[in-house]
Amino acid sequence: MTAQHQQAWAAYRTVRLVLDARVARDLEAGTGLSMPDFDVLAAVRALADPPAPGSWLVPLSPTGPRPGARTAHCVRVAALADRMGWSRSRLSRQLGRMERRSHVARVPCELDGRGDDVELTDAGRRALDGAEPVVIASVQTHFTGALTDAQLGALTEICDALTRGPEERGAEER
Amino acid sequence: MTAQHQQAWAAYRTVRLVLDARVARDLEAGTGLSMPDFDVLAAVRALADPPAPGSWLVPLSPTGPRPGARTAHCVRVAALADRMGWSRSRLSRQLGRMERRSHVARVPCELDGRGDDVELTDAGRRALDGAEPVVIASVQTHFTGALTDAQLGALTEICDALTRGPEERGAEER
DNA sequence: CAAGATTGACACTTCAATCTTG
DNA sequence: CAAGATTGAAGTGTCAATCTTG
Repeated sequence: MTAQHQQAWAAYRTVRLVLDARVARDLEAGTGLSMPDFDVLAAVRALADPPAPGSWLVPLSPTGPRPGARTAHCVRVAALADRMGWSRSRLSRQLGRMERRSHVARVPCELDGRGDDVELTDAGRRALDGAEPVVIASVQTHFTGALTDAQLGALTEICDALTRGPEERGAEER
Repeated sequence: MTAQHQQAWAAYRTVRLVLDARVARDLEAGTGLSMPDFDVLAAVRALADPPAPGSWLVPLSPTGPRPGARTAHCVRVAALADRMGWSRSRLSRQLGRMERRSHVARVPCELDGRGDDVELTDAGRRALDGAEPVVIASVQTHFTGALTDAQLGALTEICDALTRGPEERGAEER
């Protein structure tokens, strides 16, 4: 491992340490929401009511929408977890906390009695609407505002390559 | 916020989600250590016995070593926390868990009775020695191996710019 | 009082085990 | 039995309060 490689890894780890904390801090201070709260709110709305492609503010699992997702109006917990790249357990617990705060509701799914659908409550929708500009401003301040457009393009490419992972890199071999 | 900016943010958030999980998984499977375990072991050794400059495998807080660090042979908890960019509380709890597993020991500091020094136990040293090659291999697989040298250089620059943050970007204005 | 460090309460996350329905 | 989802136990992390020593 060359010094350059070590340096890159350390730089990545450091940014991961500080950048998320800054945005989470802005969000928490401005709205009382945590990042996981915001991610779930945004993902539920996006799945229930698909936006223009490419306009997700939240992390997107490399796996596309799952086969049986039945994305229209019926947001299954597993579909949501898969789309977000979260474990079911993680999402289940997060939904529990958010249900206590009345930001989401779980209603029994009519098409499959084994589980529930997730819905935004009115309070959840309001919280999301209020949080979006805060997140956008914070990302602008701490992320996009710190980089040139060229750097943003390069970073996107780099992140995509890393996300793809070693398995999917067989042939292209660098 | 342009589509390009949103895309970059989403790509970053996704990579943060999957990359750390992959390395943590390799480390856990190969050694039974968690990433925080490894980070603390490596940071304690690095502070107690400073290595060649630039060869930190663990995240490095932008703040340099603190004034009263007394880095030689006497690793104060606060100095360790500052150097790692961790809160004292976080480090205190992590040290508690690692002390239970006998990877570190807290001994009362002779020069200042208010606190303890942290030391690696023999088991801790062995664990660190065993873990280092595992981490290096994993980073090679999931990180450096996925990128060209040019990309690694660009990424380092980008991360450094992000870490610096908006406060320290006053004059250079882009 | 100020600094070093820990603790209580709570939020977040994972793994394996569990319960329920198809 | 297989899939959807939750839960128990333990690790991880934060904030504010606390305790102790300088």
